[in-house]
Amino acid sequence: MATMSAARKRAQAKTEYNAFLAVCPSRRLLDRLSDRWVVLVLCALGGDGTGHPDVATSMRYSELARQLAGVSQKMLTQTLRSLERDGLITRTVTPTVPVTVDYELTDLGLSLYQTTRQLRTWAQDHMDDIQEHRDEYDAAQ
Amino acid sequence: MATMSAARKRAQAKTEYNAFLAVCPSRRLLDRLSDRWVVLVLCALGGDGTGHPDVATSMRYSELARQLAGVSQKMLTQTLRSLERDGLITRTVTPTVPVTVDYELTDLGLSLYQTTRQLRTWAQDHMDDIQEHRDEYDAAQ
DNA sequence: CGGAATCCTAACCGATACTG
DNA sequence: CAGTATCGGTTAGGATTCCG
Repeated sequence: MATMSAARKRAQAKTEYNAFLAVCPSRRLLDRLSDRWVVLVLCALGGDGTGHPDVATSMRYSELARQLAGVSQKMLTQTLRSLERDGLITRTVTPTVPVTVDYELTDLGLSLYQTTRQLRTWAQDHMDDIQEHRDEYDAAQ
Repeated sequence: MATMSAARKRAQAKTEYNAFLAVCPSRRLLDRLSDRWVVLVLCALGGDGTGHPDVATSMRYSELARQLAGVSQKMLTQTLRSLERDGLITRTVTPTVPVTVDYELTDLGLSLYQTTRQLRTWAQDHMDDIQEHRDEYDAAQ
């Protein structure tokens, strides 16, 4: 097959990646995405918790640190770097004194946010359900 | 408010849980769900990779171990136990010789699978995209 | 303010051996 | 087959200090 449309190539690539395989790049990507801080950072930048979800907001480093209660500087910076490297967020430095740094979702990041948002919502919506099952399970032991 | 319908209580509970708060139970739940093996086990039991997604299949321990390439016995067992405890999967022991153990998604697990499946699909669909951004980022350093 | 660099320990997790 | 139990290495990740 000499010529192949971009859409066709994409479709084939999809079938070639398989996250179940330990050696597949998509598996390593999935491992990175399956990270508590990645999920929470995307949710924060997606607008969760602001009262205006789905309106991608630009947030400063300190705002993120405040919203993600309990995150250390190290983990926050590390997570932000990896998300920037993967093209999921942009990092904008404004040379004020002191310096101001803003983070914002890219279109790619926004598309992933649609899923991470569901994950957070699911956890909050089914917390009671889960707790009941845990109590029941523990009582049976 | 002396009386409150179950639905009303549930609605209020939802607004009370906030996964951004370190002390919130839903935060710890989200942390547990943001785990590579949790995501992959749910995807496997949901039917991903069988060619018949969305048809929740019952799978034996050894089938799971085979499909989740690279998982150790310890992590697989540990993950399955926690999912069973949370009411996301059922564990069925058939007293053959040797014993046969089957795992299957509950309705609750199936509802979460709808999201973990998206996560896996997203990773596979955007792997090329991500890799391009990484190359670009690394080249700029 | 928004980091980088260092140190250090707690946990995760794999490997191995053993069991019903 | 489907685990459990134990040990040990690796690493995630927190606390602290310093910097542009």
